[in-house]
Amino acid sequence: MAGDCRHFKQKQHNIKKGLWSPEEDEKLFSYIVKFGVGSWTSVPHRAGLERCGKSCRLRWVNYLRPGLKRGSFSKQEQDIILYLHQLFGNRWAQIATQLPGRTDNEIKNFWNSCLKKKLIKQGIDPNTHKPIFASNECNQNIIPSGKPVELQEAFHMNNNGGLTLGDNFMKSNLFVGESDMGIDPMGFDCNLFTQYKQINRETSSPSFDFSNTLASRTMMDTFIKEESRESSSCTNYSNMNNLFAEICKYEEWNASEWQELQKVLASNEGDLDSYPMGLLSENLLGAFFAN
DNA sequence: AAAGAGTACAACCGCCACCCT
DNA sequence: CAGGGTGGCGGTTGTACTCTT
Repeated sequence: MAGDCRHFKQKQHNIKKGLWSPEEDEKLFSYIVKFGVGSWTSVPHRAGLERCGKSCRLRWVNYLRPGLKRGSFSKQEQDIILYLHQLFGNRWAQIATQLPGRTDNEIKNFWNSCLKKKLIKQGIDPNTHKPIFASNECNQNIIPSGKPVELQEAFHMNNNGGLTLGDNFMKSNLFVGESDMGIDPMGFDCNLFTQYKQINRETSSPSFDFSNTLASRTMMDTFIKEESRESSSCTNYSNMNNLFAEICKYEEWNASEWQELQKVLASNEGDLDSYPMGLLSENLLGAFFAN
Protein backbone atom coordinates (compact mmCIF):
# COMPACT_ATOMS: atom_id res chain seq x y z
CA MET A 1 0.00 0.00 0.00
CA ALA A 2 1.28 3.42 -0.86
CA GLY A 3 0.79 4.90 2.55
CA ASP A 4 3.13 2.79 4.55
CA CYS A 5 6.87 2.80 4.53
CA ARG A 6 6.94 0.54 1.50
CA HIS A 7 6.47 3.49 -0.78
CA PHE A 8 9.53 5.11 0.60
CA LYS A 9 11.97 3.20 -1.57
CA GLN A 10 13.83 1.47 1.17
CA LYS A 11 14.83 -1.99 2.09
CA GLN A 12 12.36 -3.42 4.51
CA HIS A 13 14.94 -4.91 6.80
CA ASN A 14 16.60 -2.57 9.28
CA ILE A 15 13.56 -0.30 9.36
CA LYS A 16 13.19 0.66 12.96
CA LYS A 17 9.81 1.38 14.48
CA GLY A 18 8.51 2.69 17.74
CA LEU A 19 9.63 5.55 19.91
CA TRP A 20 12.51 7.71 18.80
CA SER A 21 15.66 7.79 20.88
CA PRO A 22 17.38 11.09 21.71
CA GLU A 23 20.25 10.00 19.46
CA GLU A 24 17.91 9.53 16.52
CA ASP A 25 16.32 12.89 17.19
CA GLU A 26 19.72 14.49 17.26
CA LYS A 27 20.68 12.89 13.95
CA LEU A 28 17.50 13.93 12.22
CA PHE A 29 17.47 17.42 13.65
CA SER A 30 21.06 18.23 12.82
CA TYR A 31 20.69 16.78 9.33
CA ILE A 32 17.65 18.87 8.49
CA VAL A 33 19.06 22.01 10.04
CA LYS A 34 22.20 21.53 7.97
CA PHE A 35 20.82 20.35 4.66
CA GLY A 36 17.10 20.94 4.69
CA VAL A 37 14.56 18.29 3.87
CA GLY A 38 14.70 17.86 0.14
CA SER A 39 13.12 14.47 -0.44
CA TRP A 40 12.00 12.63 2.67
CA THR A 41 12.85 9.39 0.92
CA SER A 42 16.52 10.18 1.03
CA VAL A 43 16.57 11.75 4.50
CA PRO A 44 16.95 8.57 6.58
CA HIS A 45 19.84 7.26 4.51
CA ARG A 46 21.64 10.59 4.41
CA ALA A 47 21.02 11.25 8.10
CA GLY A 48 22.19 7.78 9.05
CA LEU A 49 18.85 6.64 10.41
CA GLU A 50 17.24 3.23 10.20
CA ARG A 51 13.79 4.67 9.74
CA CYS A 52 11.52 5.14 6.77
CA GLY A 53 11.19 8.60 5.27
CA LYS A 54 7.64 8.86 6.39
CA SER A 55 8.57 8.23 9.98
CA CYS A 56 11.28 10.90 9.75
CA ARG A 57 8.84 13.38 8.29
CA LEU A 58 6.34 12.73 11.05
CA ARG A 59 8.95 13.05 13.76
CA TRP A 60 10.14 16.34 12.32
CA VAL A 61 6.69 17.81 11.76
CA ASN A 62 5.19 16.74 15.06
CA TYR A 63 8.11 16.95 17.40
CA LEU A 64 11.44 18.33 16.24
CA ARG A 65 10.39 21.26 14.06
CA PRO A 66 11.35 24.59 15.62
CA GLY A 67 8.57 26.77 16.93
CA LEU A 68 6.40 24.02 18.30
CA LYS A 69 4.65 24.74 21.56
CA ARG A 70 4.90 22.09 24.18
CA GLY A 71 2.68 21.66 27.17
CA SER A 72 -1.00 21.87 27.83
CA PHE A 73 -3.50 23.82 25.79
CA SER A 74 -4.56 27.19 27.13
CA LYS A 75 -8.20 28.00 27.73
CA GLN A 76 -8.09 30.24 24.71
CA GLU A 77 -6.65 27.50 22.51
CA GLN A 78 -9.36 25.14 23.71
CA ASP A 79 -12.00 27.70 22.78
CA ILE A 80 -10.54 28.13 19.34
CA ILE A 81 -10.41 24.38 18.79
CA LEU A 82 -14.02 24.03 19.86
CA TYR A 83 -15.10 26.79 17.57
CA LEU A 84 -13.11 25.61 14.56
CA HIS A 85 -14.17 22.02 15.09
CA GLN A 86 -17.74 23.17 14.83
CA LEU A 87 -16.89 24.76 11.50
CA PHE A 88 -14.54 22.19 10.01
CA GLY A 89 -15.26 18.94 11.80
CA ASN A 90 -12.32 16.56 12.08
CA ARG A 91 -10.17 18.51 9.66
CA TRP A 92 -7.30 18.74 12.09
CA ALA A 93 -4.82 20.14 9.63
CA GLN A 94 -7.17 23.04 8.89
CA ILE A 95 -7.68 23.67 12.56
CA ALA A 96 -3.95 23.53 13.20
CA THR A 97 -3.33 26.36 10.73
CA GLN A 98 -5.08 28.69 13.18
CA LEU A 99 -3.16 27.51 16.21
CA PRO A 100 0.45 28.58 15.87
CA GLY A 101 2.91 26.10 17.28
CA ARG A 102 0.41 23.27 17.48
CA THR A 103 0.35 20.29 15.17
CA ASP A 104 -2.66 18.56 13.75
CA ASN A 105 -1.66 15.41 15.60
CA GLU A 106 -1.47 17.25 18.89
CA ILE A 107 -4.86 18.86 18.40
CA LYS A 108 -6.40 15.58 17.34
CA ASN A 109 -5.01 13.85 20.43
CA PHE A 110 -6.20 16.64 22.66
CA TRP A 111 -9.64 16.48 21.13
CA ASN A 112 -9.95 12.73 21.45
CA SER A 113 -8.54 12.49 24.95
CA CYS A 114 -9.95 15.60 26.54
CA LEU A 115 -12.26 18.00 24.72
CA LYS A 116 -14.56 15.32 23.39
CA LYS A 117 -15.16 13.96 26.86
CA LYS A 118 -15.62 17.44 28.24
CA LEU A 119 -18.39 18.13 25.73
CA ILE A 120 -20.10 14.84 26.40
CA LYS A 121 -19.98 15.61 30.12
CA GLN A 122 -21.70 18.90 29.39
CA GLY A 123 -24.36 17.06 27.43
CA ILE A 124 -23.11 18.31 24.08
CA ASP A 125 -22.72 16.05 21.09
CA PRO A 126 -19.05 16.40 20.06
CA ASN A 127 -19.91 15.76 16.44
CA THR A 128 -22.69 18.28 16.04
CA HIS A 129 -21.82 20.58 18.95
CA LYS A 130 -25.47 20.60 19.86
CA PRO A 131 -27.07 19.48 23.08
CA ILE A 132 -27.52 15.74 22.88
CA PHE A 133 -31.19 15.87 23.78
CA ALA A 134 -32.00 19.11 21.97
CA SER A 135 -34.97 19.05 19.67
CA ASN A 136 -35.21 22.67 18.64
CA GLU A 137 -32.44 23.30 16.15
CA CYS A 138 -33.21 26.99 15.88
CA ASN A 139 -31.92 27.55 19.36
CA GLN A 140 -28.45 26.35 18.57
CA ASN A 141 -25.76 28.95 18.23
CA ILE A 142 -22.81 28.72 15.94
CA ILE A 143 -20.57 29.53 18.89
CA PRO A 144 -20.13 26.69 21.33
CA SER A 145 -22.03 26.82 24.55
CA GLY A 146 -20.14 28.44 27.36
CA LYS A 147 -19.07 31.01 24.81
CA PRO A 148 -15.42 31.79 25.27
CA VAL A 149 -14.71 35.41 26.03
CA GLU A 150 -12.25 35.75 23.19
CA LEU A 151 -14.70 34.45 20.67
CA GLN A 152 -17.54 36.42 22.13
CA GLU A 153 -15.52 39.55 21.67
CA ALA A 154 -14.48 38.57 18.20
CA PHE A 155 -17.86 37.36 16.97
CA HIS A 156 -20.39 39.19 19.08
CA MET A 157 -24.07 38.51 18.91
CA ASN A 158 -26.35 41.26 17.67
CA ASN A 159 -29.81 42.02 18.99
CA ASN A 160 -31.39 39.48 16.69
CA GLY A 161 -29.09 36.76 17.90
CA GLY A 162 -27.13 36.98 14.69
CA LEU A 163 -23.38 36.75 14.46
CA THR A 164 -21.34 39.86 13.83
CA LEU A 165 -17.65 40.24 13.27
CA GLY A 166 -16.95 42.92 15.80
CA ASP A 167 -14.13 45.40 16.09
CA ASN A 168 -12.44 43.09 18.54
CA PHE A 169 -12.32 40.40 15.91
CA MET A 170 -9.16 41.99 14.59
CA LYS A 171 -7.73 42.43 18.03
CA SER A 172 -8.50 38.96 19.23
CA ASN A 173 -5.71 36.45 19.38
CA LEU A 174 -7.45 34.51 16.69
CA PHE A 175 -5.25 36.57 14.45
CA VAL A 176 -1.96 35.57 15.87
CA GLY A 177 -0.79 33.74 12.81
CA GLU A 178 1.54 30.91 12.06
CA SER A 179 4.35 33.39 12.15
CA ASP A 180 3.93 33.72 15.86
CA MET A 181 6.32 31.37 17.61
CA GLY A 182 8.53 31.98 14.61
CA ILE A 183 7.07 29.25 12.49
CA ASP A 184 5.93 29.21 8.93
CA PRO A 185 5.62 32.87 8.16
CA MET A 186 4.99 31.75 4.62
CA GLY A 187 1.50 30.83 5.67
CA PHE A 188 0.64 34.02 7.44
CA ASP A 189 -2.24 35.06 5.30
CA CYS A 190 -3.87 31.67 5.65
CA ASN A 191 -5.33 32.76 8.91
CA LEU A 192 -8.45 34.55 9.89
CA PHE A 193 -6.84 37.93 9.52
CA THR A 194 -6.90 37.59 5.77
CA GLN A 195 -10.41 36.24 5.87
CA TYR A 196 -11.51 39.30 7.72
CA LYS A 197 -9.77 41.60 5.30
CA GLN A 198 -11.34 39.68 2.45
CA ILE A 199 -14.75 40.10 3.97
CA ASN A 200 -14.24 43.80 4.34
CA ARG A 201 -13.11 44.14 0.78
CA GLU A 202 -16.09 42.30 -0.52
CA THR A 203 -18.74 44.02 1.50
CA SER A 204 -19.59 47.62 2.04
CA SER A 205 -20.57 47.09 5.64
CA PRO A 206 -17.65 47.44 8.01
CA SER A 207 -19.17 45.08 10.54
CA PHE A 208 -20.48 42.48 8.09
CA ASP A 209 -23.47 41.33 9.98
CA PHE A 210 -24.42 37.70 9.83
CA SER A 211 -27.99 37.39 10.94
CA ASN A 212 -28.96 34.15 12.50
CA THR A 213 -30.46 32.62 9.41
CA LEU A 214 -29.44 29.34 7.92
CA ALA A 215 -28.44 31.07 4.70
CA SER A 216 -26.09 33.53 6.29
CA ARG A 217 -24.59 30.96 8.60
CA THR A 218 -23.99 28.69 5.66
CA MET A 219 -22.50 31.63 3.83
CA MET A 220 -20.04 32.30 6.60
CA ASP A 221 -19.17 28.63 7.02
CA THR A 222 -18.64 28.24 3.30
CA PHE A 223 -16.59 31.39 3.16
CA ILE A 224 -14.20 30.31 5.86
CA LYS A 225 -13.99 26.79 4.50
CA GLU A 226 -13.22 28.08 1.01
CA GLU A 227 -10.62 30.43 2.35
CA SER A 228 -8.99 27.67 4.28
CA ARG A 229 -8.96 25.40 1.28
CA GLU A 230 -6.92 28.00 -0.54
CA SER A 231 -4.44 28.12 2.28
CA SER A 232 -1.89 25.91 0.62
CA SER A 233 -1.29 28.36 -2.18
CA CYS A 234 -0.88 31.48 -0.19
CA THR A 235 1.61 34.18 0.29
CA ASN A 236 5.33 34.55 0.34
CA TYR A 237 7.74 36.81 2.13
CA SER A 238 7.35 39.54 -0.42
CA ASN A 239 3.82 40.04 0.78
CA MET A 240 4.92 40.77 4.29
CA ASN A 241 5.51 44.44 3.72
CA ASN A 242 2.08 44.82 2.22
CA LEU A 243 0.70 42.98 5.17
CA PHE A 244 2.29 45.43 7.57
CA ALA A 245 0.88 48.28 5.55
CA GLU A 246 -2.55 46.70 5.66
CA ILE A 247 -2.39 46.23 9.40
CA CYS A 248 -1.23 49.76 9.97
CA LYS A 249 -4.07 51.03 7.84
CA TYR A 250 -6.51 49.03 9.87
CA GLU A 251 -5.03 50.23 13.09
CA GLU A 252 -5.41 53.76 11.76
CA TRP A 253 -1.83 54.66 12.32
CA ASN A 254 -0.86 58.12 11.31
CA ALA A 255 1.91 58.87 8.91
CA SER A 256 4.54 59.47 11.54
CA GLU A 257 3.84 56.18 13.30
CA TRP A 258 4.06 54.36 10.00
CA GLN A 259 7.33 56.08 9.18
CA GLU A 260 8.59 55.15 12.63
CA LEU A 261 7.89 51.49 11.96
CA GLN A 262 9.56 51.71 8.57
CA LYS A 263 12.62 53.12 10.30
CA VAL A 264 12.63 50.29 12.79
CA LEU A 265 12.28 47.77 10.03
CA ALA A 266 15.08 49.40 8.12
CA SER A 267 17.43 49.65 11.08
CA ASN A 268 16.62 46.15 12.27
CA GLU A 269 16.39 47.28 15.86
CA GLY A 270 14.14 49.07 18.27
CA ASP A 271 11.61 48.35 20.94
CA LEU A 272 8.72 46.78 19.11
CA ASP A 273 6.67 46.45 22.24
CA SER A 274 5.92 50.13 22.10
CA TYR A 275 3.99 49.70 18.86
CA PRO A 276 0.29 49.10 18.83
CA MET A 277 0.73 45.80 17.15
CA GLY A 278 -1.22 43.42 19.23
CA LEU A 279 -1.46 41.07 16.33
CA LEU A 280 2.17 40.94 15.49
CA SER A 281 4.79 39.22 17.50
CA GLU A 282 8.44 39.99 17.62
CA ASN A 283 8.94 36.64 16.02
CA LEU A 284 6.98 37.73 13.01
CA LEU A 285 9.16 40.78 12.71
CA GLY A 286 12.15 38.57 13.30
CA ALA A 287 11.14 36.44 10.37
CA PHE A 288 10.71 39.57 8.33
CA PHE A 289 14.13 40.86 9.26
CA ALA A 290 15.68 37.52 8.58
CA ASN A 291 14.50 37.68 5.01
C1' DA B 1 4.22 -1.27 47.69
C1' DA B 2 1.93 -3.54 43.95
C1' DA B 3 -1.47 -4.23 40.53
C1' DG B 4 -4.95 -2.68 37.62
C1' DA B 5 -7.39 1.15 35.40
C1' DG B 6 -7.30 5.35 33.19
C1' DT B 7 -5.09 8.99 30.56
C1' DA B 8 -2.06 11.48 27.43
C1' DC B 9 0.60 11.50 23.73
C1' DA B 10 3.74 9.57 20.22
C1' DA B 11 3.83 6.87 16.31
C1' DC B 12 1.94 3.93 12.79
C1' DC B 13 -1.37 2.61 9.10
C1' DG B 14 -3.98 3.10 5.13
C1' DC B 15 -5.97 6.04 1.98
C1' DC B 16 -6.04 9.87 -1.16
C1' DA B 17 -4.46 13.60 -4.12
C1' DC B 18 -1.00 15.53 -6.67
C1' DC B 19 3.02 15.53 -9.57
C1' DC B 20 6.05 13.72 -12.84
C1' DT B 21 7.40 10.67 -16.43
C1' DC C 1 -3.86 8.83 -20.22
C1' DA C 2 -1.74 5.50 -17.07
C1' DG C 3 1.13 4.35 -13.49
C1' DG C 4 4.55 5.04 -9.99
C1' DG C 5 6.44 8.01 -6.37
C1' DT C 6 5.63 11.11 -2.80
C1' DG C 7 3.57 14.04 0.73
C1' DG C 8 -0.29 14.90 3.58
C1' DC C 9 -4.22 13.66 6.19
C1' DG C 10 -7.36 11.38 9.56
C1' DG C 11 -8.13 7.23 12.13
C1' DT C 12 -6.18 4.01 15.09
C1' DT C 13 -2.93 1.67 17.98
C1' DG C 14 0.87 1.34 21.22
C1' DT C 15 3.28 2.84 25.13
C1' DA C 16 4.64 5.41 29.04
C1' DC C 17 3.00 7.70 32.79
C1' DT C 18 -0.34 8.73 36.59
C1' DC C 19 -3.97 7.67 39.56
C1' DT C 20 -6.71 4.66 42.36
C1' DT C 21 -7.60 0.81 45.11
